[in-house]
This record gives sequence, structure tokens and C-alpha cells, in this order.
Amino acid sequence: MTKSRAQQKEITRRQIIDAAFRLLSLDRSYSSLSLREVTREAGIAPNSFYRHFEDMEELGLTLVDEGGVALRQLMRKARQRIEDSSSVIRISVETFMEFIHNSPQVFHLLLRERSGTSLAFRKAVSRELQYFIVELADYIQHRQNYPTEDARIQAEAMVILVFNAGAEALDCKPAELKQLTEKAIIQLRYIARGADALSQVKRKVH
Amino acid sequence: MTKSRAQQKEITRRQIIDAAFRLLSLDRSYSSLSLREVTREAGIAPNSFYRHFEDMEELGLTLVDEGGVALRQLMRKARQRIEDSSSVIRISVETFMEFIHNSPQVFHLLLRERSGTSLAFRKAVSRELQYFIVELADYIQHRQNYPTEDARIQAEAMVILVFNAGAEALDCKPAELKQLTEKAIIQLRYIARGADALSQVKRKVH
DNA sequence: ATTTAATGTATACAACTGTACGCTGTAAAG
DNA sequence: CTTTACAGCGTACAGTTGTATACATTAAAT
Repeated sequence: MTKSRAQQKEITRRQIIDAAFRLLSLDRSYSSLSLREVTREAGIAPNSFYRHFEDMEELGLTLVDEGGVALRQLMRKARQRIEDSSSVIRISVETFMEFIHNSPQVFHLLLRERSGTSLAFRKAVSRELQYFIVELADYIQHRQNYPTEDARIQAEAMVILVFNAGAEALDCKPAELKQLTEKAIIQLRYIARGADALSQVKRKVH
Repeated sequence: MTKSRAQQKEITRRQIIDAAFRLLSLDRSYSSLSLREVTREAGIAPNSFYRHFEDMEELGLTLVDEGGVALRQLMRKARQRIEDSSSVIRISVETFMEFIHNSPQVFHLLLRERSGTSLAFRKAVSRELQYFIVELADYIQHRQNYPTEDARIQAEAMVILVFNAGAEALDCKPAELKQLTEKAIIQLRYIARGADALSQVKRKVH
């Protein structure tokens, strides 16, 4: 049986996406990739690219999307692990650091395009981050019943700090990785504790 | 009197540096600039570039350096302002946000090259950040006499969060800027308060 | 069975890049 | 005054880029 047209197209599309991910590394950002480079890596003719994406931008947004999905899947597993453990913070941070270790390309993409030159990219990455922030804020609010706004501000700080620890992890030796994780955990505990203390003050005043 | 040779060279060098800064914007990162583009903006011949810098990388490192100097100068002014005020955190964050507003190009550069493709750039930006972190850690340690390590972790979290607020500020409407500043201030207070609480626990245990 | 439509290719081109080479003018050194 | 050294320019070249156009193949629609 020969492949259907749609199937074959999907295969080629995947080749392009995978090729692009493969090309990302410590010293290669998405914006530094050329269309031809991607098609070369994918093993197709330059013009064939246009049969699947209008732009390098469109491909990039697809990558961000896929990266986001992968990240969310992993963090869902983290939540399962949390149920067996005492420390939410520790499990979450460690899971995230594992993700970065296992698929650094995805994190490279998100990290760099978060402050990149394309507004569409920035928005896309921001959306992925918001996903985590909202979820974490819900968790916090549900657990400690803070005001919504406070929970969100707290969640945001936490996500940013974990993200930052990930960024540092990319450049550091594997030996220092553990230390980096511990640092992030301490930082999140500062925030959790501080938010706790300050929200109690608030309630007394009211 | 005609200009001395060294003087004229310095002038041209400045033209290159200024041109590069001028070209940086929301949708133009340093790594996306070409050598020819910079020389065009500077009003010199492409080859003249080499009389002053070996590389675009060398120019870029110079820009990071200059940006760092400008930033440090401003924060020194902030410290003067602090003496007249009660809130260290508020003054520092507001001063930083003003800096970003006044010279966004410098911040763009630091923000993007912090996670860019050049190791030298990343190290250079990291050095600038360390400068703030160490200084802030000293301040914290002196004021609350924390353990050195704890103060550093706390300072790092603070600097990261302020830097992040700056990143968000670049993309937001001027009206939301105030709100962003307040958010960062709250986040830093969480950290300050949390670190306080946790270090007291530590002392009791010892 | 014939036509249609779409995936993929090869060729081509103009734009842009970094930089090598050689020249000019002139400040500085002798 | 003569010589040297060097900032700056013009030309040139090979390499890369995005993409327009035309064409081949073949699954799907008629």
C-alpha cells in the first residue's frame, strides 16, 4: 500500500520541524537559522518549505507550540509525583530541571524567543508561561486562600525564578546542576514564606 | 588647529558605537545586525570598521561594557536617593524602570545577549548582573547580618525579578508601566520577608 | 479513463553579506 | 624636509540568502 497524499505531507512536515529543533543549540538560536539551512537538514529542496509553512516565522510559532505541549505534559507528570511527596516546590523545580536537561533545544527556543525580535514569538512564549502561572496561582489560592491577585503575583515570581534557574543550567557544568536546583528551591521558599507573612499582615489590618 | 590623529580615531569609534546602539530596538537585536549595516548607519565605509574592531563580537562586548557602566552610574544615584527615603526596594526598582524607559536599547542588549548565542556575550552580561547581585547581597548582609550565602541567594532572586519586570516593561503600554513596577516591588518584598522568616528559623535550630 | 490539484524539484536571480587588496591623504616620527 | 604609519575609501569577489518560475510526478477527483 502506498502512502496517502496527506500522510506523506505530514511526514515531510515533521521532517522540517524535527530538523529545526535539531539545529537549535547553545550557539544557534532560531532567529539565526535560515530557511535553506532547515531544508538542508530536513533533506528537502528549499522551495518545498513553502508547501508547509509560509514563513520561517510560522515554523517558529509551530515549534514554540510543540515545545509548550511537551513542557506541559511533563509538568502534569510532576503533579502526579507531588501526591506522593511532601514538597511541592522541590518536585516541581526538579521536574523542570530534568526537562531542560532532557530536551535543551525546546528550552533554548522558549528562553530566547521570550525576549526575541518577533512580537508574535514573544506573545506565544508568554502564553506558555501564563499557562504555568495561572495553574500555580490556582494551586496557591486553593491551598492558602489568598486574594487572587496576590496569588498570581506570587506564582509569577516563582515561574520566573525557575525559568531563570533553567537558563543558568544551560551554561553550567553538570556537577553544578544540583546546586543550581537547590538555589531555586530556596528562592521559591522565600517567596512562599514571604507571601504568607505579608498576607497575614493584610488580614489583620482589614 | 586640526584634530590629532588619536582624537579623530576616537570620534569615529564613537560613531560606530553610537550607530550600533541606535540600530537596536524592539525588533532588532544585536545579533541580527550586520557589519555593513552598522557602518552605513555610522556613515563610514564597511572596511573602516576593521580599523576599530576586529569583529562584530568585539564591538558587541564593548556595547555591553558601556551599557553596564551607564546602568551602574544610574544605580549609584539611586543609592543617594535612598538615604532620603524609607523604602530601599521601591527606590531601587523605580530607578531601574526609569533607566529602561530612558535607554531601552541598552536594556535590550543586556536582556537578549544574556541568553544569546555567544558565550562571551553571556559571560559579559552575567558579569554586569553579578555586580548588582554582590552589591545588593552586601547591603542585605550588612543590614540584617544573614549568612553570606543566604544573602547572595536572596539578592540574586531580587535582581532577576527586577530584570524580568524590565523585560515586560519593554512590551507593555506606558499606562501599565506603573502597575508593573508595583508588582515587582511586591515580589521583592515577598523575598525580603520570606528570607527574614526563614533565617530566623535557622538561628533557632542552631 | 481523463482531468485536476498538489507535493516536490531544479534552475535562476537579485540582494546582501564579510572581507581581501590596493590606493590616498595626512598626522606623526625621523 | 623626508619618511613612515595608519585611518579611511573604492573595488572586487565568493558565498549565502529568500523566493519567483517552470516543470515532473502522482494521488485524488471527475
